[in-house]
Amino acid sequence: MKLTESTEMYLATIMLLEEEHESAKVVEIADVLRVTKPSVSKAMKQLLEEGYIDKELYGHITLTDLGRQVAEKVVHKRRLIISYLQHSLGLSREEASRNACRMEHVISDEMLEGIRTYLKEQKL
Amino acid sequence: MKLTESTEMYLATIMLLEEEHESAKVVEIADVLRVTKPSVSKAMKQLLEEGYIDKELYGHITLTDLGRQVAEKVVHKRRLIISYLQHSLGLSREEASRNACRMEHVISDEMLEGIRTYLKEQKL
DNA sequence: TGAATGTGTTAGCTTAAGCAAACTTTTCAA
DNA sequence: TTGAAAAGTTTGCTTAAGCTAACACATTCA
Repeated sequence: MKLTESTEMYLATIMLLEEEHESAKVVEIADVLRVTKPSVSKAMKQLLEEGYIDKELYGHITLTDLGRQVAEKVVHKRRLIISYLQHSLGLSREEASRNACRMEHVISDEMLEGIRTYLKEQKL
Repeated sequence: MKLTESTEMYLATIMLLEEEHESAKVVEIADVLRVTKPSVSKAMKQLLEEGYIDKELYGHITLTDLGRQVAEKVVHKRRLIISYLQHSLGLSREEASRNACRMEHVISDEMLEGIRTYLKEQKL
């Protein structure tokens, strides 16, 4: 319900890990986000309570429909931003990625719309 | 020393208020940043201790050289981002501003460099 | 199979940032 | 000049997010 920045990061990360092997593990998430396992564990507890993920004690993590819905949105936004930064500024994919991961939590819907049309115009 | 996001916001705001009338007041800052007076008061105490501002109890607020240095950088960054968003995405000044105020704390030096050259190329 | 390694969890602490309530100081206008 | 309104402060609480230390469970390979 809250959709804080860190919530979005966790959900997006889980989704990307799911794309690799159908579920995510605490260590993997910790590794990607560069936080400790306890931090992830705690966060997962919340996401579980709030209905964003499925998981049993010591079990693997998958997104619920709700969680997937949110993650989808974040990851999509991220990808648009990455393209935008690559093409308008000529940043490398990595640099664009790094910045997109932080910008995605912060830009307005209107700006996102702007990016969408920008990319459309450059036929991308 | 820390240069957190909120520190940057306070310093930039103080600088902009100084540009209007040589010093800033707690209420003004609270008003611009949409936080309460106690929040500002507390923050000012820290900024004072850390040497970013000059101020005596119940007195007006001005930036020290150190504080100005930081604020300068933030505001400059903000202005570059505003231009970039206006020209690359066609956002209104207000919308560009809103987004820039959040992006400024989050983009890399490399991206800022990208923006600089982008603006140079469009001769702005 | 069972000891070592790896993975997950819990408990409790820390920090940053905000808020409301209550108070003090300052300012201004009658 | 004085007293009400405005401005600033202090105190103490809340929340989010991380961390470490210590422990529990799981996996795996010798």
